[in-house]
Amino acid sequence: MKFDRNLETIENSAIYGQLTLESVDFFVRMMSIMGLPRSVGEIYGLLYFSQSPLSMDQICSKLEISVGSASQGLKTLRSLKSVKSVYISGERKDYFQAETEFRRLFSNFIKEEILPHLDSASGRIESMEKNLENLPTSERDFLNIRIEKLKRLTKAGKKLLPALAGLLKL
Amino acid sequence: MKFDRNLETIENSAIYGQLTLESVDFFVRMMSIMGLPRSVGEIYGLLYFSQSPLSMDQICSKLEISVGSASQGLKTLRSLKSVKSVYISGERKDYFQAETEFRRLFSNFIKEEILPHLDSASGRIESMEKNLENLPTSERDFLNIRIEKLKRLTKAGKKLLPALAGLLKL
DNA sequence: TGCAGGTTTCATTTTTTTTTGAAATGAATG
DNA sequence: CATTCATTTCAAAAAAAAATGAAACCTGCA
Repeated sequence: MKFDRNLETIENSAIYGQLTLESVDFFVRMMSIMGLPRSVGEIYGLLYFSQSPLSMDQICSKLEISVGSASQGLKTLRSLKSVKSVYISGERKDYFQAETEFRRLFSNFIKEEILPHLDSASGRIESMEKNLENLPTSERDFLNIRIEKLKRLTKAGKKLLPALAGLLKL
Repeated sequence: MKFDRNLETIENSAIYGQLTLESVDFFVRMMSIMGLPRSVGEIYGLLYFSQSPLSMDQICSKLEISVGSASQGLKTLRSLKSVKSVYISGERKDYFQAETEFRRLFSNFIKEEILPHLDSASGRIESMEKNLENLPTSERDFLNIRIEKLKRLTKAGKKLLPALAGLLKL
């Protein structure tokens, strides 16, 4: 995996402190573990260490990413509730600020990106059980045990994962 | 995301039950959430519902994947301790069997794929703190709070994630 | 030691994901 | 209500990840 695409350019743009650079890198890695594109990590990393809210064009120019990426990335971050819009009087643009409660970020991530998969998994397991009926008894026991295991796994996942974010006492 | 690349072909190969088909799909999804390539999910899904251990060429032909993929996928699965080799007397090939304790799979996954990132994150945070010293006091307080948050996050991650697998009582 | 079956490696190709940028859409302002 | 600035969308391009398959590499055996 590559995490340092534009770092040099950003640095040279001289708007940036080393700190923002490291923040961007930090969150690019983190988001990448969560399967989110690097632009999302970049934007969050930038906002995380910014005292004042930033507009989309500021984000684009500081990170040297396209408007499309910025718009898309902000959309993702908004859906995870990890960025909020700030309205600045007399300004037409939207300004964005990082929501720094990681707990919320993770809980939304789990809710949006993981639980739907677990739900569809449940459906798939049900359909496995239906198939089982057509199979010779000799194999049934073995297969049943395996299916039961899958059931317990998805059930545990559905319980454990949402609880996980709650354990984050930061 | 696409999860159904070869399903039709596999089905038509008529070696397969619907059940294996669904197992493959189940684990392809699961592994994909964990950021692992589909071949890994396919192989595990195949082995999970197989009563007898399978050799690499059986895996290749049943899933219609290349030897390279199979070898690579099995390597990954071995490193996660979710597949074990079985030696069959008089046979030169290796045979593989699914290790069905998910707890181990997850705990190895966390240990191998997540914790290293958290460790490198700690390094990055230290370097942030060094940078802080060169910045005007006016900004220090704000930045310090943010850095502290990151510290707590990584610390919590290092504690919580390894504990997570332990909670899986299946 | 040389051979044969089996596995791994890795350069290349294919597939998938992400980014780009221009056009479409939206929204505030005069 | 037309204009202008801002944002979103989406087809095409670029980048990244995964799969392929042939060559290299083992490893046991004659």
